[in-house]
Amino acid sequence: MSAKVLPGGVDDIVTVAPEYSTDSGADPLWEGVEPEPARRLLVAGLGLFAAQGFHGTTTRDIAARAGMSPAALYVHYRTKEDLLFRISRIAHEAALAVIPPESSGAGDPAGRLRAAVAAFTAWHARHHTAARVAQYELAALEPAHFRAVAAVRLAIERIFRKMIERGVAVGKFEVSDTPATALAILSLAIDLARWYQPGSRHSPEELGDLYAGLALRMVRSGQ
Amino acid sequence: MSAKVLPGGVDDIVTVAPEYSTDSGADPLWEGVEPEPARRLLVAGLGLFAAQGFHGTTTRDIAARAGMSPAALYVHYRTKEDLLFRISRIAHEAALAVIPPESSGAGDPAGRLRAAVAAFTAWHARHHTAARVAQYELAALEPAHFRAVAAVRLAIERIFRKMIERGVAVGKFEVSDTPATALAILSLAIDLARWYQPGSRHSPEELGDLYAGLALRMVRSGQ
DNA sequence: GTCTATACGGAGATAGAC
DNA sequence: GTCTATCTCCGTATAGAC
Repeated sequence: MSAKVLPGGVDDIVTVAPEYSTDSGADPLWEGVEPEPARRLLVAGLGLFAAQGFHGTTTRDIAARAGMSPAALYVHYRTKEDLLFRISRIAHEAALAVIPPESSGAGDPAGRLRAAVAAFTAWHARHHTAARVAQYELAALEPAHFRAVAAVRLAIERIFRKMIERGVAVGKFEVSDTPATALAILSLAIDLARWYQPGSRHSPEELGDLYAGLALRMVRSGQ
Repeated sequence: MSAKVLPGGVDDIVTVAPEYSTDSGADPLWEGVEPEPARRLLVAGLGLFAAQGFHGTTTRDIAARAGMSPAALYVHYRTKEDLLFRISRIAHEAALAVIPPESSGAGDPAGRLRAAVAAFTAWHARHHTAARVAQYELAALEPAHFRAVAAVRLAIERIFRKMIERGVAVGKFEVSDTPATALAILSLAIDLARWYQPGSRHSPEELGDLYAGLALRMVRSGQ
């Protein structure tokens, strides 16, 4: 639970402890995972994958944390990798879904970028455990599963790039390199999965507002 | 070598492929690792840890890639974790060393921040393989080893925070939250370890300049 | 310092009873 | 659907010859 932090100011993050604090017992994110034992296994795997990585986690660990025997996992999932894939796909789709659609009223490029960055950032903080698995365990997915989540990742990337392109096109943003700036803004949010812990100084919403402000500065929008 | 990218524009990163391209055969970063077989093992481990993670890599993999028998590893390293620690420590210390010292002439806060971000970013792109292991395999370090690298991480974090504090103190920067802004700037560079590939559109130096510009905008410095 | 051979435990996954 | 028991292979690490 507690982050391993060196003696230092309370502001020192020291950027990720060996033990990783997990959340999400009854996260609505996993509501759709049925039946309940399957969900329990998934949430157990989620926490362990986030803390120790996919390869650092055994099926026995997962089953034990879910309060079941090792064999029970294979009733609900074909393989350990299949369990990872379910987590990764749900997380990716949820992260995509949280971005306000283009048609969401905000015709103003700055307003739209602000809303998107705030929402995407807050999601990554709130769901830092799921985000961590989604972002850092891609290499453990088998090829077909990787392709499925890569499609979602590409969609996210394009949405942010388009948002910046629009702002540039109408003269509201001023950037030297649109794709690179889009990636940089994504990096801000995604990197939360690496360092964010529930005990952090800011709530997910505060971080969303904060990073939205930084993103607007990056595209040199006064708003 | 080639990133697994979905059909799409050439700009699409799709953010990290299952196969991770490694670099560093004769990287000066590892010059100090002696004797030569120890270095070969270390570089082999580096590439595999970056691609598959520490737990996804076997000592047999490492030895084979170094052209040696599995037992040879234990002549040069106490354990597999010890090999990881050597990599992580060297990488952390090199990343710290690349940041221009406070006394480096640039009395101007904006100039100093620009130089630091450019150097730190370029380092993370150029040494993306080592950076990846350093950033994402911390949880595999045993406690004493973790503490050793955490001390370096803390030093880096403080340097960036101090730089921003100075600029704010003399009225050159305008930020709403100094520690959070420092972390955000670090995130830009660190996240390169996740997505950067040698085939990327920009050289490490170009990315350094680009991100330095973004960082200055984040602290609202015109320069 | 490097090898071959191997000890020993742990890993993913399955069989078959209840 | 869950369990206990187990198969089989693989992983880290060591022994001992050269």
